[in-house]
Amino acid sequence: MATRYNAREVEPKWQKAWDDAKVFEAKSPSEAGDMPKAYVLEMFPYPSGRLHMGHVRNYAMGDVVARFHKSKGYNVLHPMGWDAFGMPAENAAMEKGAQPGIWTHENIDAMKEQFAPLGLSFDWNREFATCDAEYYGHQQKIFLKFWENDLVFRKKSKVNWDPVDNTVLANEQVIDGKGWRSGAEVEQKELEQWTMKITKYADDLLSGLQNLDKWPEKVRTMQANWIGKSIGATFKWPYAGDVPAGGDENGIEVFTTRPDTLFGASFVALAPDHPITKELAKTNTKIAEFIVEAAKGGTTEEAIEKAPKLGVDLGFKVKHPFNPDWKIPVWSANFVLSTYGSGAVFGSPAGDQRDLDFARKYDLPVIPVVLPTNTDEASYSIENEAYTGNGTLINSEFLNGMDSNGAIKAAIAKLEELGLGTSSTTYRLRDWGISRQRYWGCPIPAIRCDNCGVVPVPEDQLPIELPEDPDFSEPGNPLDRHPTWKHTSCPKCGKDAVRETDTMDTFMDSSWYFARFCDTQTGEPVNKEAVGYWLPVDQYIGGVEHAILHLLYSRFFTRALHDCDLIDLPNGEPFAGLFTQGMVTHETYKSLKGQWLSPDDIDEKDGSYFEIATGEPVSVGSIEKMSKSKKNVVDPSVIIGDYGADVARWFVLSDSPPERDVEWTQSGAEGSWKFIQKLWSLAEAAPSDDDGEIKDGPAMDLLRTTHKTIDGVTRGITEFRFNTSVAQIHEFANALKKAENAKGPGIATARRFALKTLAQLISPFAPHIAEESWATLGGEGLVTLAPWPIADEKLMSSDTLTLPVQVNGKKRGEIQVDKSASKEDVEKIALADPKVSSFLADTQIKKIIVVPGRIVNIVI
RNA sequence: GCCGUCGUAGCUCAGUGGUAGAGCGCAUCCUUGGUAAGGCUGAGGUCGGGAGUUCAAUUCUCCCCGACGGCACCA
Repeated sequence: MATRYNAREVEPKWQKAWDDAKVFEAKSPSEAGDMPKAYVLEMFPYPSGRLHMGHVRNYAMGDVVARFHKSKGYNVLHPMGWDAFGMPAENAAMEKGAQPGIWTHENIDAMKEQFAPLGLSFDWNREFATCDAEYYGHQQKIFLKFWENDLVFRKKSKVNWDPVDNTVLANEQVIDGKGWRSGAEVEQKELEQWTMKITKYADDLLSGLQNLDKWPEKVRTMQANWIGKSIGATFKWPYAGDVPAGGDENGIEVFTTRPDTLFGASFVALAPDHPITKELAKTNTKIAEFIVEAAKGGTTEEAIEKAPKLGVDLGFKVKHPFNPDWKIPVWSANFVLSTYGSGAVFGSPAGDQRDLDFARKYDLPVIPVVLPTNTDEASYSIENEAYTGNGTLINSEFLNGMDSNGAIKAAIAKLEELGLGTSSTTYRLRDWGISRQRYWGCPIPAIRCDNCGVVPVPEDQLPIELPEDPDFSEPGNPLDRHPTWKHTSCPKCGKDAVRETDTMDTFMDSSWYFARFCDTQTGEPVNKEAVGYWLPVDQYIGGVEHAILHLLYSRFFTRALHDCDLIDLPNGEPFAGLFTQGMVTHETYKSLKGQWLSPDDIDEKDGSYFEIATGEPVSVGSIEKMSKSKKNVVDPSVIIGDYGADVARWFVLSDSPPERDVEWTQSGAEGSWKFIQKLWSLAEAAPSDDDGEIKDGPAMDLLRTTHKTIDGVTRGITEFRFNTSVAQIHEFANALKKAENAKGPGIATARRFALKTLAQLISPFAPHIAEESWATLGGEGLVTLAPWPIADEKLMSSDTLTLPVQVNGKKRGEIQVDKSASKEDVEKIALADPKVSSFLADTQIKKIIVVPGRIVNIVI
C-alpha cells in the first residue's frame, strides 16, 4: 500500500539514528589508521539568533562534501562553532539592556535548535564559541607568543574615530564619512594601536597564492591586488639649500616604479601629513590651510575620484639626482598618500596622469621622456593625456635610446653608483591594527605600569576574563570605566597598574579557530600533533565577502603560529581548498505606500500580486540578497516545518551553480517537494526481489543509465557543481519511472540496483529520504555509511552508436553503426541511407569526412 | 579607468569544433482509491551582435554590446 512520505516523522528518526551511531564523530589519528583524512569546514556563523537561507546553502554544500567523503572512506572532520564576539551584542546591550554574554548564549541556543532539524553531519562534540573564556584565554596566550616573537607591537596610526560613540571604527563601518551607528562625522585620529606584523609575510603571502590551485582565481587575484607588490626604486632627492624643518638630513626619499622617467621630473610632491609639510605648516598659514583643505575630502571612492588635484608650493627646492645643477620645486599635494611608500613622490607629468593634471593646474613643465613605439619624435607631444606605457627614452641624457625596461635598470644602477638609492619593493598591504575600544571582544593581555611601561600579563594569570557587569548606559568603552576591572598590580614591580582596556578585533578570533577544532580538549591553544594531522582544511566553504580580510588574516596567523613553534605547517597555508558560494536571493515587494512587504504578506492572483491585508496591488521589485531591511526573507525554519529539511537542502543545491546566487521561489520549493515525493514513490514501487541476470533490453538500458548517473553525480560533487548532480538525479528518476512499466529478463534486478544506487547518490543532498529509501529497499546498515558506488566504464555506453550524417555541414540523416565499425563501413552505411542519398542525387561527392564516434560529413 | 565572471527555451541552468539538452513553468489529453496528486504528449531556441579560421562554429580567434562582481589618486 502506497503511503505519503512524511518528512516530519522520518527526518527526526534518522537524525537520532545518526546520533546514536555517532557516525559524524571524527576519529583520532590513531583510530583512523590507513584512512585518508578530510577536513571539511564551512565558515562558522555569527550567532545572530536566527538561521537564514544563506546559512542553509552554505552548510548544505559543506554537508554534501563531508558526507561524500565519509562514503568514500575518509576520516572526516566536520566541526561547528560560533564566531561570537562583536558589535551586535553590544548594540543589543545599548538598545535593550541585554548583557552581551547572556544575549549571545541565548542566540547560540536558539540557532543550535534551528540547526538540528537540517540533519547536517556536524561533529558537535567539538563545538565552542569564541566568547568562551577557555577559547579566548588561549587566544591571549597566542597573543603573548606573538609579542615575544615581535609579531605584535604598538604603533601610532591613523584610525577612524567616532567622536559620539568614542570608539575606533573599522573602514567598513564608516559609511559616507559617517559612523554607521551614531551618524557622526568620522574623524581621523592618531591612536596607539596594537598591531600585527602581517607585512613581515607580505612576500610569502603573495607567492603562496600560486600554490593555492584549489582556490578561486578571483580570490587569489583579490588578495594579490590587496598585497599590492610594486618593484621599483627608493632614492633621495638632496636638498638644494638648507635641510627644511622636519626633513631627513640627506634629502627627500621617494619610491617609484618608473625610475626611467626621472628626466621628466618637474616637481617633488609630499603628502599633506608628511613630516616636512606638517613642520612647515607651523610657520606658514598657506600650507596650514592646504592641509586642512586636503583632509576635508570625503572618504568614499566617488569623493576621491572627483576630488581635484590640489597642492601648495612648500618654498624650497631639491637637486635632481642625475644633475645637481637642476633644481626642482617641492610641493605638497593632496593625491600623495602618506601611508604608501615614503609619503613622497616625484612628478613626471608626461608619464603619469595625476602628475600631468597637477602640472597643468600649477603650470609646471611637461617633458616627454618615453616615446611610444612607431611614433615620430619630432611631432610627438603630450597634451592632456599622459603616456604611461613603455617605449624608447628621449630627452633623457644617458638613457636616450634605451627601452623602458633597460632604462629602469640603468637608472637604478646610476642611483646606486651615486649612493642615492637602490632598487626596492613596496607593498600596499599594511600592518593590521587590532585594538578596539569595545567590551565584547578578547581582552588584550597587557598591563600599563608607570614604572615599567607596558608589560605582558604572565601566562599563569590567563585568561583575563571580561567582567560580567559592564555598564552600557553611556557611550564609550565599558571596560575603561568599569569600577574595578582594570585596576591591578604590575607583574614586574608589583605597584599599582592598569590593564589594557582595548579588546582584540574579532577577526583575531576567526584567524585560528580552524586549528582549535583539530583538538578542542587540549590545554594548549592548539594541539600540534592534531593540527599536523588535520590541517590544512581540505575544503573550506564560505562567502566571497571574506575573500580578503578573514582569509588573509588566517593565512598570516598560520605562518605566525608556525614561526612561534605552536604548529607545524611548513607551507603556512591553512586552507588547501576554498570555495566561495553565492547568495540566496528573492524578489522584493513594495506596497502602494512604498513600504517593503514580506513574501508572507502578499498573495498571487492571475499572475499579479496583492497585499493580503489591504487587497491593494503590490509592485514587484528587483531580485536581491535576502535581507531584513527589504523584508524579502524566507525563514528556513518555516520551510523545514512545511516541507522538511531535505526539500530545503535540495532546493538550495539545485538550480544555480554553487558559486552563483540562487533565487528562492515558492514554485521552486514546491518543485523540490514534488521531487522528494517522487523519490519516495519510486522506492515504494521497488520490486521485492531480484529476477535473475541482467541481459539486453530495458534492464541493460537501465543498468547503463545507472552507471552513467553514478559517474555524472560523482563528478558533479568532486567538481563542486552540485546543480549538475541534481539535474542528473532528476533524469535518473525519470528513467526509473519509465522502467516501472518495462518488462524483460532481469528488469527487477536492474531496478533494485538502480534504486539502491539512487538512495546512495541522493544521500549527500537529501540524507533523510535517502536513509528511508535505503531501509525500504533492504539496504544494509545506514546509507550514510555505505561505500560510494563506483561507475563501471564499460557499462556507461552501448555497443552501437547513432551517428548524424551531414551534407555540406547540415544534418540530413542519422545512421546506426556498430561501435567497432571501420571508416569504410561507416561511409557505406551513410551513403546507403535513403534520406542522405536523396541529397546526393546527380552530384559529385568531393570528400567524405568521418569522425569516428562523432559524425559523418559528405561534401558535394 | 583596470581586472575578473557571465550572456543557450518563459525561468534557473547543463553541454559541445560535428544530432541543441535538463528541471521548473506553459498547453492538450488521461487518471481521480499514490490526491497539499500522478501520468502521456506537445509547443517553445538565427546558443547576445558582427567578422575571421574550418568541409563544419553555439563551441576556437578578434572586435563590439549588455549584466554582475572586485579594485582604484598605490607613485
